[in-house]
Amino acid sequence: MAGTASSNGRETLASIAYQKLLDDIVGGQLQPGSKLRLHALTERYKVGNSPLREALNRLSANGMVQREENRGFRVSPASSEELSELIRTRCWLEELALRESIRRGDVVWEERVLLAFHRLSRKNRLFDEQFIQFDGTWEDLHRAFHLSLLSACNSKILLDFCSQLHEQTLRYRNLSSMKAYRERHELDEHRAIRDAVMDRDADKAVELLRAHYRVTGEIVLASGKLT
Amino acid sequence: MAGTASSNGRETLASIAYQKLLDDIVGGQLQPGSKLRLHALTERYKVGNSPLREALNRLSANGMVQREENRGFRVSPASSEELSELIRTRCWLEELALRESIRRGDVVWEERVLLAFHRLSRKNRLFDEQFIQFDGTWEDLHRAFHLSLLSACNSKILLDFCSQLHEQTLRYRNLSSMKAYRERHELDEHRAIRDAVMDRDADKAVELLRAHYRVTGEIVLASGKLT
DNA sequence: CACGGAAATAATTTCGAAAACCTGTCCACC
DNA sequence: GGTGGACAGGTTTTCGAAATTATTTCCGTG
Repeated sequence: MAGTASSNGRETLASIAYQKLLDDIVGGQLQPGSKLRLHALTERYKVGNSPLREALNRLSANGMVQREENRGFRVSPASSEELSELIRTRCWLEELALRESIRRGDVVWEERVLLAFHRLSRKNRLFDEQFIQFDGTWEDLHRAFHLSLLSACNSKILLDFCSQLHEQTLRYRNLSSMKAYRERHELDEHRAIRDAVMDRDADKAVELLRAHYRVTGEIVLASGKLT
Repeated sequence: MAGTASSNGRETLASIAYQKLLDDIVGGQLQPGSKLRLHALTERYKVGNSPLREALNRLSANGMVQREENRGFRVSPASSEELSELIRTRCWLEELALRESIRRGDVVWEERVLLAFHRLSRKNRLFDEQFIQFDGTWEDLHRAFHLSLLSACNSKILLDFCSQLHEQTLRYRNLSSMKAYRERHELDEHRAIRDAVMDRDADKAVELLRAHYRVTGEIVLASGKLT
């Protein structure tokens, strides 16, 4: 995700806690708005007080948890208003990044996109054939594909922002359980986006991408699990 | 800045440290790339180990400091490449937010812009008349003016991103000492932007805003204090 | 019965020191 | 002369407990 973390030698407890917390928040194991009591978390993740607090402070800085002075932390609440705002903003920023990528992307970029799509689709087929569940790996490949599309925009900062928005919307998707839809249609949508990108058809690619996000958003909204 | 901090009762030591650190990094008292040794900082800010670490972790999540596992923190380095990227990205995002604000802003928004400009220009005149230095207050009013322009974009997320970029570029401006230029021209530029905005002339407002940022960037680049 | 305030409880925040880690130095050895 | 491995000093990271702050409970009063 965003932030700056050069993973050098051994990983630090704070970073482990950060990753686990992020996974559990994005994965929906920790409900939106729920209180994050330090003592409970130390037992849950088997890490001490200090590393946990450091992890929570990092998360509070990129909006995954809220912090109230002297009252601790809670998972950021989820609302349909925020989801709308999230999708709207994501469409804006990714349109920007995608147009810029298409405009200045080179052959290496094209190959990155192609490869990322290939890996994702291969994983998809495995699901179809073997009826195994979507797991973390699929999400990683999915994220990698979407970021590859934008990766030639020549602004790491913008990419980080898009990455943050991806993570936030992923949380909403996981809150509603929309796995069924994804198995059915998402692969086709991704392929269409890839094709438009490879054709350097910016208008079409942007339109497909925006539709991709809008549809996803509406399904989540329609699931009725948000206030 | 970004992040989520409901300031409720008494302020926490970690938040105080966060604010002071941010001020010193943005203000240039802490040199880009310099190592942030815990012991030195505890003496400098008169706070203990833990609150300091929490502050640093927050700052690492929004890019003001870098973190290397088991090797501590350092102020994010500053380079002309990053400044270019910063300005480029800022132009993109603020164009977006400004166009959206002009499109959907209501009367209340117009009044916010007008008021913010008034306060800023009043402060400017005080400087001219009394030869006192730019201080923190001016920066606050300046930030408030720029954010007011974008404040009707209907996306708090986008506003937070713009706010982050503002802070980052402010650091670069403070690294080079470009006070002279600002006293001379910036007020006129701000007035022109305000007028274009009040006329709802999006193209003109965007062009002025982008020029405003580009010129500022070039002055900083020309100051030759970056690698 | 509602209201307000003091004590008790529970949570967060902070401190001081121990543990783990990185870095450079010195010396034996090839 | 160069290499590598143990050692020493300094730094970061983590722990356990103390200090501080919020929350609940309980009781007397209006």
